[in-house]
Amino acid sequence: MVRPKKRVTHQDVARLAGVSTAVVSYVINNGPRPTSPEVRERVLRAIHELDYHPSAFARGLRAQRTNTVALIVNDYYASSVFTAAYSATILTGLTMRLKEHGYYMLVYPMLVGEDLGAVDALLRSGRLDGVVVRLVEEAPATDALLERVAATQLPCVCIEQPGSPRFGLSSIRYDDRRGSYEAVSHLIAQGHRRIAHLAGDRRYGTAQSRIAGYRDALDHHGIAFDPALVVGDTWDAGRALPSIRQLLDMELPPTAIFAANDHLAVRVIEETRHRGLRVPEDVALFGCDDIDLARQVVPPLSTIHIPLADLGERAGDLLLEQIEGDDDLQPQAEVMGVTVVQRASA
Amino acid sequence: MVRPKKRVTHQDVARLAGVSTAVVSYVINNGPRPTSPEVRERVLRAIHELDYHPSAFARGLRAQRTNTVALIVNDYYASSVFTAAYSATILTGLTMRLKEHGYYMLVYPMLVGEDLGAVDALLRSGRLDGVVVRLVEEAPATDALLERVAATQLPCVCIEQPGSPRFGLSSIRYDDRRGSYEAVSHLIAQGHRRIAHLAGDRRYGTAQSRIAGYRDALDHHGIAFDPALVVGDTWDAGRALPSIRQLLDMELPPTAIFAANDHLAVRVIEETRHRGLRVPEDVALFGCDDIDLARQVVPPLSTIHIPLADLGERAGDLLLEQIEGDDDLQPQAEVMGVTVVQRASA
DNA sequence: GTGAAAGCGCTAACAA
DNA sequence: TTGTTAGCGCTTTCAC
Repeated sequence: MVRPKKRVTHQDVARLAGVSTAVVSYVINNGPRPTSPEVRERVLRAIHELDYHPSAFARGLRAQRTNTVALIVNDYYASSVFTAAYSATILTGLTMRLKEHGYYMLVYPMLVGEDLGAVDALLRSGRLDGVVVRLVEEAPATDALLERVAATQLPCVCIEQPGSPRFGLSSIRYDDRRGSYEAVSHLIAQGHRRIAHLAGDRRYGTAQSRIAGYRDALDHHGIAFDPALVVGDTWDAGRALPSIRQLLDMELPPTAIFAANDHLAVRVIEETRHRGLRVPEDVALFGCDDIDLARQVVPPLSTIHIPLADLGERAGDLLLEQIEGDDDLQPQAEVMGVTVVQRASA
Repeated sequence: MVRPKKRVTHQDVARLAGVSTAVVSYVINNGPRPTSPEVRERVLRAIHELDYHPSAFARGLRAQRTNTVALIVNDYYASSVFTAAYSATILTGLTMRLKEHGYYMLVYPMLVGEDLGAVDALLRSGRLDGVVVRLVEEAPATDALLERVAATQLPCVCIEQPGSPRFGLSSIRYDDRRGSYEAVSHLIAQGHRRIAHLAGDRRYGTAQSRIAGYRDALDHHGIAFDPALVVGDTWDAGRALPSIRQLLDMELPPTAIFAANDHLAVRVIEETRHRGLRVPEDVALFGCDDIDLARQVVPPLSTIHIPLADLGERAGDLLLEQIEGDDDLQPQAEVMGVTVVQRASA
């Protein structure tokens, strides 16, 4: 590559302004030492005139600050790393918050089981001020990755799953289990006793929490758990049909279904329609996530609202606190509440 | 922040291996000069033993290579920067491809109308080897941004919209207009004459292309264009209901609707259901984008398949060619084909 | 309030 | 084939 343009440097600015390079630095960084307003003005003018932009790398090398944060997105499928409403919304919240504070976001997709050498190289390359790790699973499956992160001593926030406490990392997640508990309790309050759960991919901590919340609700209301009523093992509505059929074909079909996400719930609506069943009269339906579509289908879907964008922003805040704040900050483990949204499907 | 661990450097490796720092560099970079296998082995062992990881910034500062590429995502709404299936899928394809080649992805959301100072600082900070710009609009609205990009001389690929030719930047997009033309032609072939278009947000080049393709098809088949049949100005199905009603409430309603994206089309299905209309008997329906949901709704949606992930990957390839390839590379302007997918809704 | 200069960790030109 | 060293552009300590 030809990159003919010569870089404008500190030196050039200093020369034009008739000051030393130190002063240029003081002006740019507002410190660490004061400058006279008059000199300051001269420097600023020179910067403007030369259209000077500091080199991030020279700066980072010297000052050990990079203004860059990585989001490491662990997932089982490359295709869902960013596309799940999930990751995308969190990414948006996080990126926007960090941008406000002058940080750049580097995204790093990481498939489960992938060799850790590459991510290690990133973590240890000195190009990051901090890192947000999205975990798909609970400990101990994610320990190997977190071990690497912890070893770097970089500020870190885990999202979705807390990660093993032994690493002492901050985390932020939402209360999935509680949300599921409430959704199912809601169905029970409506008189349902035979309630099925259409589960997500059970390798994900999220799927497990939703199953756990479902069971909590049954237990709490004295309803016997029937393993036959928990079916499915995918987040992908395109592959859920066999499980849905399994449920609707039962001799004694469930009167209500709690689906692990809204896409699955919508798929159920489509299949009931196919069969001439009515929602909620023949089958009541609860989704989870509160995606846009939930509001738009007929009947509008009762679901659980998860504050994903807030979660991203809050993760950003926690990380910034660590990066810019006190040394002796204790790791936080925040849990955000979720809200049951009742619409017409249950 | 305390970051107590002292960094392991080149020097340490050289010392332990009993060689000079130059040799360490040659080994790491496989050049530019040869090393004896024996020395090489010693160095590698020292690197491993010390768990040495080069500093990206020192390296970048010296070698003027950063292994980082930015994706600048221009959009009107913060909320849709990454969440639209669109951006997310392209992002995935692009990121994966670049990762394969050892490049990191920095994402930079940029709202339309936002001050260009910040993005300029990024572009000129020397932390990027190249940049992919996602344009929501055609020239000249995007010229100000592209002007900045072009001024940096950085390798660049524009996606979705070509950008003004005067900047000589490569671009890659898909043939939106052609796809729309074919979808509408398809409806015409089925005998429809009164065909409506539910348009997306017309500030986006994509919405404009889809309208243009719609008109092309009418023109080509000698059907008079009726402005009353083009309604809507949003991608957001949650806000499209008034436009949909406007169409269905017409005295002489359209017999077919071509929606600017699948979400809108699904919204139409839901509204027809509400009114007891049948799809496709009472209203035929064509979507656009071929999202997962299109296959799952009842009836399955006829739509236009857009190779978004491929587009992301191809953008990555084009960029890599520029970064690593010849100096006198001519700017490319690629257009990817799209495919009409006929299902049951039309 | 300001200048001179050391040095962050690396690559590659120059010497051998 | 290898060692020595200049210097990438910046921040900050030391000296004034």
